[in-house]
Amino acid sequence: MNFLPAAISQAFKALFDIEIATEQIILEQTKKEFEGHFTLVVFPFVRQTKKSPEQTAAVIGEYLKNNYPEVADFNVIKGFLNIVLADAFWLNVLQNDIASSSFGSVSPNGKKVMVEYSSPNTNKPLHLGHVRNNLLGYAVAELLKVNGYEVTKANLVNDRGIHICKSMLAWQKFGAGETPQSSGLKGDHLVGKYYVIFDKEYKKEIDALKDAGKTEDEAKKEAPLMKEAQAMLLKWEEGDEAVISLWKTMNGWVYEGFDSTYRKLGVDFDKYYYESDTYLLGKDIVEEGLAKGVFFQKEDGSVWIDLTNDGLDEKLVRRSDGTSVYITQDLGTAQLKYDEFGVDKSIYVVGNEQDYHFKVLFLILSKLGKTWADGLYHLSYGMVDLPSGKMKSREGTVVDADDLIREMEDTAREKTEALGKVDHFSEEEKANLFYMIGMGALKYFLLKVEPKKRLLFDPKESIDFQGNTGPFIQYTHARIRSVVNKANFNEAITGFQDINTLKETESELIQILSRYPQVLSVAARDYNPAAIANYAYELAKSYNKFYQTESILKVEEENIKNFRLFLSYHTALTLKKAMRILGIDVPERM
RNA sequence: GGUUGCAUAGCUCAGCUGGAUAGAGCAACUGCCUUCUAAGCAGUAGGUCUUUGGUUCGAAUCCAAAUGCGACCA
Repeated sequence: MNFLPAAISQAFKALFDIEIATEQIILEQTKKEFEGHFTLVVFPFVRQTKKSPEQTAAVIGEYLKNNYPEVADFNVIKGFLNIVLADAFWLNVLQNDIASSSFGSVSPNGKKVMVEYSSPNTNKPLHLGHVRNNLLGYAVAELLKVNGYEVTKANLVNDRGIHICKSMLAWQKFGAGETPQSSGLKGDHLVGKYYVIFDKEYKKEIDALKDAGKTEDEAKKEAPLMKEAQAMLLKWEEGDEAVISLWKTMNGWVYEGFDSTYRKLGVDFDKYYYESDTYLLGKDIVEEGLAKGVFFQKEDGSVWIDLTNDGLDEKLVRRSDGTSVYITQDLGTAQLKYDEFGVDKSIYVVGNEQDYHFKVLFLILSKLGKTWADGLYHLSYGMVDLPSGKMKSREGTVVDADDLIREMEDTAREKTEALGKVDHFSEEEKANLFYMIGMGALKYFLLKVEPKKRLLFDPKESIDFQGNTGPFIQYTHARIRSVVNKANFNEAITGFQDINTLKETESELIQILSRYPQVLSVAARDYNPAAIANYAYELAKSYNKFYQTESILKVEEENIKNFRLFLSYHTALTLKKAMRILGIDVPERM
């Protein structure tokens, strides 16, 4: 779309007889204080041009102006060449690029990518940390889709292990047959409740044992409840019918609960993996590693890999009793994913507390000679902290996902009704709108921050609805749609060919619109949905400025009116597309 | 102890591969709704980009060290 790098390369050749590849010519947005659209910093080239920065910039500017009609003017300040493009150029960009049906998506690149996210434990309900994970995973998957990838969203459910047995045991002992139906509790919350009860009772036993003279460690090991839970896990692994049946029942409750939360969050999955199916995987990889001499065996029979040359430690991959460790099944699952889907890239959306784990995992696969190991990527994100510090489910300081969603809807209702603009909406319309706005606020709040940064959430200060927020962008969309609908505008109206000058707010808006494809590709490269969020905000802000300065429906000249409607229409469309990547819907009215 | 991430306005955050006088929002203060949706717009005020050194024509950005916060490994 932008002809400038090639033109400038041509200028260097014609004026100084030097070859500079177009890729080396980097143009920046001209800063607001200066006149111009793009800026070429000439410092890097003055050694070759053998002229001062000012002179170099001046002759290039002159050359461009004389040879390219799109270049309307230029100015030089120190070593900065500011290039002013003609209004006709921007109009052309709007009509040919921005208005094309393919704007904002890339044609398929034939590459497959798997995004694994969410990956919950089935012993307690989802909390705010999971919400960040889910939204991030979903957004990254959507981001890769519009960038031409074939995406499979996967969820690896941790549905077995001692923690599940704790819930099961507590329910058996203290549950008195309680079910989601009998208690009215959502399934995942019901199971979570018994996980907490286990912990409470377990602590009592520990205290009792300590009073009887045991040390803390001894007490933890010898507490009857813990012993029972471990016995239960063994029975589970042996396939004991009663245990398996209880496990199935309670997991069923949890999945019903999760599904409802996922639906509310608007996230989905193409493929589920369950650890109860995959926990034995990876054993053959251990054998493979031994055969290849990548792993080694210690005297007690345990199997290790030595990563000390890579700045890491020795890592256990199989215990001396022949059982697997956590990373063993991850090795196996990675292989399984590749075998099943033949993915070029595999992205793990997992919190940064597992940075080390994934480093080790990827390194082992690479040492085993798996060619696909290069395509593995750990999308590591920071924890969500409260003002009081880390969320701890045992201390009851977690922000529950379902509560949070409900609160967001309530807040959206309050704020919207206070403005009095939706009184004539039907109840159903209102409910949809409050949900859309509440979730818009929440999702934008969590996604506008770069993933690797930790996030502070203060439950006392509710999430904003003004300024750099989801509702602001939703509002801008609704505002545009209102105008466009009022004018019965349709896409085919382009009767403004005779327009040749633009207002400043108009050309600024077109410029920002024209950057969208580049924003998409950078965001995808960095796996960073925050870049999309910040772009959408910038676009909405720019539109509001335009909206406030120029009138649209009231202008008498039909061609200007049509042009402004056309511009408005495509702004709304781009806002909608960008927000959709973040999983945020935008309303027609609000 | 080792490894690793982060540090920008009172608060929450942008700042693309080094470029001009470091930008937004919230909070505070001033204006703008008989005109297309004021969840908006315009403006005022708010900064030693944690510190020190280095690389360079040029550093919030790259390198090194220190400090603080977090995570992981032991």
